[in-house]
Amino acid sequence: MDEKKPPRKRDAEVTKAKIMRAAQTEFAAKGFDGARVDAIAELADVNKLMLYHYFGNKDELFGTVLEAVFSDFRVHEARLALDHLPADEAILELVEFTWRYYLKNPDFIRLLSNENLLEARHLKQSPNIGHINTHHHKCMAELVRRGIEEGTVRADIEPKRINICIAALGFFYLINRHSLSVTYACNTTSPKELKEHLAVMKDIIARWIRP
Amino acid sequence: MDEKKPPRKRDAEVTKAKIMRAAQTEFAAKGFDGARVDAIAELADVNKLMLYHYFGNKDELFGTVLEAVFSDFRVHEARLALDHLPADEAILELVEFTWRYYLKNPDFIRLLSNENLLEARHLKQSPNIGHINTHHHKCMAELVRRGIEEGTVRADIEPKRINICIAALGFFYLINRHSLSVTYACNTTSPKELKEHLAVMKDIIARWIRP
DNA sequence: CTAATAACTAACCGGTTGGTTGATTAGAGG
DNA sequence: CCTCTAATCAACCAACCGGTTAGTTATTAG
Repeated sequence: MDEKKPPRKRDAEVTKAKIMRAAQTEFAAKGFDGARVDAIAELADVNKLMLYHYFGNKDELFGTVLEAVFSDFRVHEARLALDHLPADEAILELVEFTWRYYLKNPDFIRLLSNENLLEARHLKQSPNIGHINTHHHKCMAELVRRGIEEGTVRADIEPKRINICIAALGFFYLINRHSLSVTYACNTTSPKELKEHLAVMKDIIARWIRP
Repeated sequence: MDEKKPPRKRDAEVTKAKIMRAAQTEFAAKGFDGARVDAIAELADVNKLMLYHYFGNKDELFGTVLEAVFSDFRVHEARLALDHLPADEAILELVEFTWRYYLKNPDFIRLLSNENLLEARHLKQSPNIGHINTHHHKCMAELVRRGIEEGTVRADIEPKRINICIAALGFFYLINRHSLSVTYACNTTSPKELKEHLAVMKDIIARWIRP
């Protein structure tokens, strides 16, 4: 797997990677039904057949992209060094990480939002999705356990719900910022508003988990 | 406007209503790009041209449906009798109302989620959207004002943010329940889980707004 | 009754879409 | 140098899709 890689004009891995990148961009921008296979091929600078050759069809390509993007999120989350922090502070650190990741990776929330409108039909077929999330589950469970021990976290909240609510507060704000801007006649995407929303999220979670 | 209505075989209002209902169903089920104009016409049991005759094109039809659905949400919200409740309890009543409305009207959250993936391009063109939301804004502003007076609500939270976070906690959970079920290997839509999430939302908001 | 108009219809159109065919070529192993 | 396989391509296709044309019928005002 790790042998020498002489530069090849025909390189399956490079072609696959180009298709994945182009597909991520197109799917995130236009949604599954709005995305055009021809547009992906052109953006990837690859013949359209390559896309069917390596990924089967439009659905499988979407599923592969989604899994990759989801996995990347969890990989970054797993890299956080939370052990040296008090558990309650570590949870707030997770709030901040999640928020920053969403902000830096707008494709992620758009692809996931799209997938949910499709009732997660691609994720449901992914055999890796369980493994991708194992650390995510263990991490919060351990933080809550330690937080109870340290006396800074309530014992009557399921770890799962903390994860969901952290995601909810950040994800909803960013994915719906366009209609929020219209509804509340403000610029939800200005640095000031973004900063304030992060502060609000941390405040909400902090007060919620406190015993 | 309110003259006698003899039963007509050709009735513009009935036809428009049939198209609106069919369009709401199709757009909510398939999304804007996934929805088919022919399917809407067939579901409405109406010739396709009627749809272009009364609504212009697919985009305008979507915009009209979205505005109607959004308006209905605000109309129901405005009907709540909150004046006789203490302000903090009234806010929790709003949490419960929002949750129940989302649950009863799955089309609403799907259409709105779709619209946001389209960057709210239809809502941005609606001249009525401001008027539709006026009561919504005034209602929470008044509750917070009264809550501060009654000593049950913090003075350092903008009313707008309470509305946004109430929406966030409920909307995210329901619209993303399919990927949440996969991620957390549970049935997010079971009556038990739904009931527990409502309790969690109320707990979160209650602790957040308390001085 | 009649003319004007609003409600409605069938058939059609040009461009697009996901997916395929059949052939060509570069590179690795022997 | 030769062969076999995997990588690549141009051209193509049938179904579909949003939107239109040209014309018919019901309703009603006068």
